[in-house]
Amino acid sequence: MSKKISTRRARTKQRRLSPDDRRKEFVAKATEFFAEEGFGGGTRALARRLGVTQPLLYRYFPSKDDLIKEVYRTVYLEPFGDGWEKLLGDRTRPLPERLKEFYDAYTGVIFSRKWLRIYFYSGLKGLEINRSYVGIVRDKILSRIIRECRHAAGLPAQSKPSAAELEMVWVFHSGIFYYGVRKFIYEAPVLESKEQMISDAVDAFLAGFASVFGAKEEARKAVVKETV
Amino acid sequence: MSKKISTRRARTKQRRLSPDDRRKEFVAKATEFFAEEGFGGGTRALARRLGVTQPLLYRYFPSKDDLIKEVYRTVYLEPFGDGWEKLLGDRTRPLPERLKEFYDAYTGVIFSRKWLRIYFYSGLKGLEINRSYVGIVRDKILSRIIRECRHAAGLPAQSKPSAAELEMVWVFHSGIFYYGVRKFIYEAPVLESKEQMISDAVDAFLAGFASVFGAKEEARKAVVKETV
DNA sequence: TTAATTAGTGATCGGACGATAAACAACCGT
DNA sequence: ACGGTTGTTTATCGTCCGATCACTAATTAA
Repeated sequence: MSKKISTRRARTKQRRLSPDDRRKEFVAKATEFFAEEGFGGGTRALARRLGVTQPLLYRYFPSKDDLIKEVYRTVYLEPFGDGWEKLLGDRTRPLPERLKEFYDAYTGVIFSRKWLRIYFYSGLKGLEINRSYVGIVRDKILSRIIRECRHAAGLPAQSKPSAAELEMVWVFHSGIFYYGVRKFIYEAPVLESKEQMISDAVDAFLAGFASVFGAKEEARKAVVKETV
Repeated sequence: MSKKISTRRARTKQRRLSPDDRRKEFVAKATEFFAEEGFGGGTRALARRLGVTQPLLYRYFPSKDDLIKEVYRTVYLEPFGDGWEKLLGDRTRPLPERLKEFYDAYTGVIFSRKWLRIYFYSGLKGLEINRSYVGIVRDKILSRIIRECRHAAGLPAQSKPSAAELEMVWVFHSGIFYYGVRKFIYEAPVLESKEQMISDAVDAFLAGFASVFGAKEEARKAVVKETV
């Protein structure tokens, strides 16, 4: 049980990976481990899963907290490329198509047991990185979606989305997001076809957005202004 | 620091509550404690917050786990009255009004830091009680909403909602739910008026539901059946 | 081959944890 | 006033945790 043959370099009796690869392997496996056990999981259990002894972790990471910070980094920084903003803003294609393609891609990255659990564990800790992630989603994705919706609905372009618009897009976005939560965290039965879920959600959202903000929006805004 | 005057029975120097009240007080305070610290929080810190010593907890609860189970029960069983089903099904009132009133009431119960955090901590543990809660929401609330939507849209009544309908209502429901998560767990800025958020979400949902399932639904169902 | 360097292990420390037992203090019926 | 009952504390046990140190084994450079 204590002797394992090396995965690579099979000729030597003892395994020996390059320091950098070893580090990355540790972080990757630690991510899976903490996703399952939570960040209260012990370093001994983690080391056992890595096939090494516990003190070795402290050669690669000064403390458990530092290891956890690296886990955060890999999880949170993994998904965001800049391709998504361009995709959403490509007005040569119809908006429903862009939204569906974006959410197919976005959920393809974040809909996994690992990602979602780490996300919630860190969220419950109230970590800075979690809040900044929420801010990025709002500024890079949701604001862009609103701009495109306004354009598609023939509404005048505004630099800043209104709070009500932003909230509505949050509700839409969160609804899709929670499909993954139900599937991978609650392990509840969900509609088999993620694509259909997204497609329906996008269609319903666009119809709803037009219905709420299309005609009466200007009137309501005026009313709100009067009351202030 | 170790001597506190009794909250009731002020004439005696030492506090002494009835055993049942004491128990309830412990469970209530423990709920707040675990909501903040997670269930990994220590019994010593909990006892300190209660103003008693740690072994006393073990006179009222056989183990920490039993205490936690009582916390679950109070949190999960607190909200559900049967008034909500009746409210949703009251066809003498317009559906948007019913939905808005229901979600105002429902979120009035679950939108608190305490409730939401306990909910997610137990969800991440994969507890039975959490899954059964999700099942209750689906069967008692979402199914009912679908029935009312079908009726309001003039669609034929069906005994069971389709998977796609159910999913769409889940997305709607989750969108509203996540408003509370953003506010109380991420502590992110949200639209000040919860009522407006709900109102917009309901209006958008109903417009979207009609648009997706209103006219073309029968046609799409036929297509799906052909491909199966 | 050998010396220096690096990767990995065994043993262990102080502290926090859940839980228990025995001593003590407050209450109640008599 | 008193003795039994019950609520509460003090002291402690065994275990697990994060972290450190001294040591061995593997690798590299000369």
